[in-house]
Amino acid sequence: MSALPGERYILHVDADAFFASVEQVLRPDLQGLPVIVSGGDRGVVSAASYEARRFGVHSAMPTVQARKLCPRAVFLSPNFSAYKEFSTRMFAIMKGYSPQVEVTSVDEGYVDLTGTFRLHRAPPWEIAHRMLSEIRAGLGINVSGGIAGTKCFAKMTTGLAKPNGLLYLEPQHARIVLARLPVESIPGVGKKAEEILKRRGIMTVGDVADLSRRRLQRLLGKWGGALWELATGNDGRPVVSSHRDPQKSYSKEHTLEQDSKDLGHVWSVVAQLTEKVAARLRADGRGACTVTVKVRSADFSDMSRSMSLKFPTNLTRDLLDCAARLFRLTAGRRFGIRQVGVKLSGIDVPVLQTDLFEPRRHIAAARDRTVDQIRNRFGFHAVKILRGSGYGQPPGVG
DNA sequence: TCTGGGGTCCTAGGACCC
DNA sequence: TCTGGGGTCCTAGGACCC
Repeated sequence: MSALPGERYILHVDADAFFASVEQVLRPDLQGLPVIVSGGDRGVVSAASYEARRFGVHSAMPTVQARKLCPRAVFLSPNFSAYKEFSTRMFAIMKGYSPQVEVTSVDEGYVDLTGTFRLHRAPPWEIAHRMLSEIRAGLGINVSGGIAGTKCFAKMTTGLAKPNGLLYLEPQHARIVLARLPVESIPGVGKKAEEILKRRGIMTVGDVADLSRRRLQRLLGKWGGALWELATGNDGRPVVSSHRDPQKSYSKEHTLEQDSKDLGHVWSVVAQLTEKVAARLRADGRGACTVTVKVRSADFSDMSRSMSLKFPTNLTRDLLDCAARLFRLTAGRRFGIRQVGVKLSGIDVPVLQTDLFEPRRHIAAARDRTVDQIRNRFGFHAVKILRGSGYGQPPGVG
C-alpha cells in the first residue's frame, strides 16, 4: 500500500478538556467528578471536564454562570507549569512517529503522516491509532484525532471524533461529511463572519464551497479568499515542524477585583504589569520599541494608547516611563476601570548605543538584573519599586 | 449569562518621504 | 482652480484562536 501521488495524510491531534484532564491525573480523587478550571469569579472557564459539560458548562463561559449550572463542581485555578509539562510529553510521543510535527498550541498540533507508508510499513490511520494510544497510556488523558487531506479538514474531522476518538475521512467522503457542518465549524470563522454569512443564507461549509471566490471576497475581504480555499479543500498549507516564528509581542493583562475610578491604585497595577512583562523580555534577551497600554472600562469599551521609541529597550525605567505617559492619555472616562493591560511589541535585539552617552543606563540595567534575580528566587513582592525613585511616576490625573 | 489572558493577523487613516 | 502617486511607518481598533 502506498500514498497516491499528491495525496496528503494530515493528522490533527487535540487533547480533550486538557487543563481539567491534567488536574484529574494529578489528583485521582477528582476522577469522575465535574472539574472546572477558571481564572476567578470575574473571569471565564478555561476548561471543563466532561462530567461538568453534562451540566451545560463549557469553556469561555463566565465563571459565575458555570457556578450556577454546576454548583457542586470542583473549581480550580490554572496550573500552567503542569499543563506545559504534559504538553511537552504529548508532543515528544508524537515526534516519535513522524519528524513532521507542528505545535499549534499547548494541547493541539498537526502531524504529516504522508510518508508513513514508507517509514512504518503501515497506513496512516494505523500509525495515528498507535500514537493516540501511547499518549492515553503514557499521560492518562484522553485525546482525539482527525485525519484528512488538508490541515483545515483534519481539524474539523477531530471535532467529529471527540471525545477520545480517531476518525479518518477519505477525500471524497470528507467533502460530503464536512459540507453538512455549520459555517462556524471552519477554523477562523467566528461570531462576526458567521453572522455575515448566515444573514445571506450561507449556513453550511457546503454553502461556502458552492459560492464563487469573488463573492466571498466581497463579503469578507481578503479573508474571504482564504476561507474559500479552506472550504473547498484547497488548503495547501504544509505542516511546519521547524521552530516557531520568534515571538512578536509580550503582554500582560489584569482584571481588577472591582471596577475602580481610583487612578492612583489602577496605575500601581499597570506599573506592576509593566515590570513583569519587562522581566520576561529581559529573560529572553530581547527589547521592544512599542509600548501599548490598554484600559477596559466597566461598560466593556476598550481604549488603547501606544507609542514607539527609536531603539528597542528592555529597561524597566524606559518602559515604565512610557506606560505612565500612555496611562495618563487614557484618563477622563465616565465609567470605572475593569481591566488594564500592557503590551510590548516591535520586538528586536535591545540596542545599547545610547550607553556611550548615558552611563546611568548601565546602572539602570544592573538594577534590573539584580531585581530579576531577587524576584526569581523570592517572588515578585520581594522587591518594591517606590514611586518617585527615578521611574514609575504617578499618573498625575484624577 | 455577563463576559480572562496569552497571543496572531488584518484594516484603515494619517504622516512623511521621494 | 486644482492640486500625483507609491512606499513605509505609526497608531487605534477589531476579529479570531486556545
